[in-house]
Amino acid sequence: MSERRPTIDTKARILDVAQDLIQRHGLNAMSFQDLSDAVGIRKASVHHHFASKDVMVNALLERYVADFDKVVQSISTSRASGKTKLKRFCGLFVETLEAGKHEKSCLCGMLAAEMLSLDDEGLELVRRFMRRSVGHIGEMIEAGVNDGSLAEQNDVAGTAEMVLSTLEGGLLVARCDGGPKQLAGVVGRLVMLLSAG
Amino acid sequence: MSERRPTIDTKARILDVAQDLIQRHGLNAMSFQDLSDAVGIRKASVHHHFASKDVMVNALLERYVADFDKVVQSISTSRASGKTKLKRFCGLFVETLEAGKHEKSCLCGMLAAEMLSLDDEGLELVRRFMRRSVGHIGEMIEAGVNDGSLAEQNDVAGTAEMVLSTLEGGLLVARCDGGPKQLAGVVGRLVMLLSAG
DNA sequence: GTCTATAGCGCGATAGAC
DNA sequence: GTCTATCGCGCTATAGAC
Repeated sequence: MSERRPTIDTKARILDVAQDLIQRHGLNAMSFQDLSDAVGIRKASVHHHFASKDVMVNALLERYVADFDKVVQSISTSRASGKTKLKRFCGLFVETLEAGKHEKSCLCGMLAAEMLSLDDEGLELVRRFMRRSVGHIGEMIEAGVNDGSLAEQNDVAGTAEMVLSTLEGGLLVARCDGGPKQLAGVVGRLVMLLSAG
Repeated sequence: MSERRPTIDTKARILDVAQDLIQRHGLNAMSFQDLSDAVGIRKASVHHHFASKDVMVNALLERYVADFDKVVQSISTSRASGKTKLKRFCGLFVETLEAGKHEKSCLCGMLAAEMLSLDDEGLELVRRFMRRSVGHIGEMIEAGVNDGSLAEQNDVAGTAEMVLSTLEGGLLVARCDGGPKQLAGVVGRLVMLLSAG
């Protein structure tokens, strides 16, 4: 493996901590003081990297949407069936709930709930995540229809919106009560309903 | 109708405003100052009715869960088919998104996102809402299976969890991007997938 | 039950030294 | 790039008069 630098990029470390805190506590329950405590620098140093909270969360959203896109691309371009791709996509949501990941929510799901606390740019980025996710899901469903693993759909985009809704809501509900096993069950049932045969 | 009192119960008016603010902005974006401004009394007077924010939100949750139960009972005890009951239940979620209702979210959906900001009692009340909702949905699905309007389900409780997830997530996603028409479409598709035939 | 006044704290943000 | 120090504000909550 590559040599490890003694200190990795501070900006990235701040975003890492911010993402974790927002996914668990929400944007309005997270402060620059929390960031500075977790990263190990002073509050003013956080402000050196991100002039304001809006700037910080928008940078985080840019990174998150780009990262998510990359992961989804690796699923989309695999040789698996459409149904398997859809299952893997859903698995990304189930994973965040697992114990080792601190029972986190979806970053954009959390920020969608707190959307009135975002500026215009942040809101647009959350909307972009939603639209891209619906697009990705729609492509996987079409692949599944074509390879025979999923049932015919008269409105693929509408079905994709339903799948994203179930994933975001499943995360929200199961994190509060039910846990990862419940979410896995919900996802399994959803995929079953969309399956061929 | 009954005579109107010049000033209705202040406690109830505070809860009305709190519910509206939390459904739109979230718990952590709402302050006692916001409440006092909207109700037209001073901040200290709000504290006279509710000693702390936790006490206030828990009282709100008690009222909300009870109100929701009443509305659901009126749906459950009607002579409609199970499918129609389920549609009406889903309609409660679609309604909150409509323009006249200020594009609100579900109170317990919002508080589920911010669950780490609740005390033990508040968290338990949100969980109670989720469990009761799953219970209500399950009863409607069973009614629908028995009267032939909905398809047979091998795990009614699991399906009910999926329906609640889709409703909560549909509200979250559509409020952020898509609007009430998208949510209505998602709900229609969900009911269609569960229908007989 | 509502008010004025204030305590005590944490927040986002800035200035300026090193 | 990190630090100390501070500003100005809003927050939850309380004390005590009317």
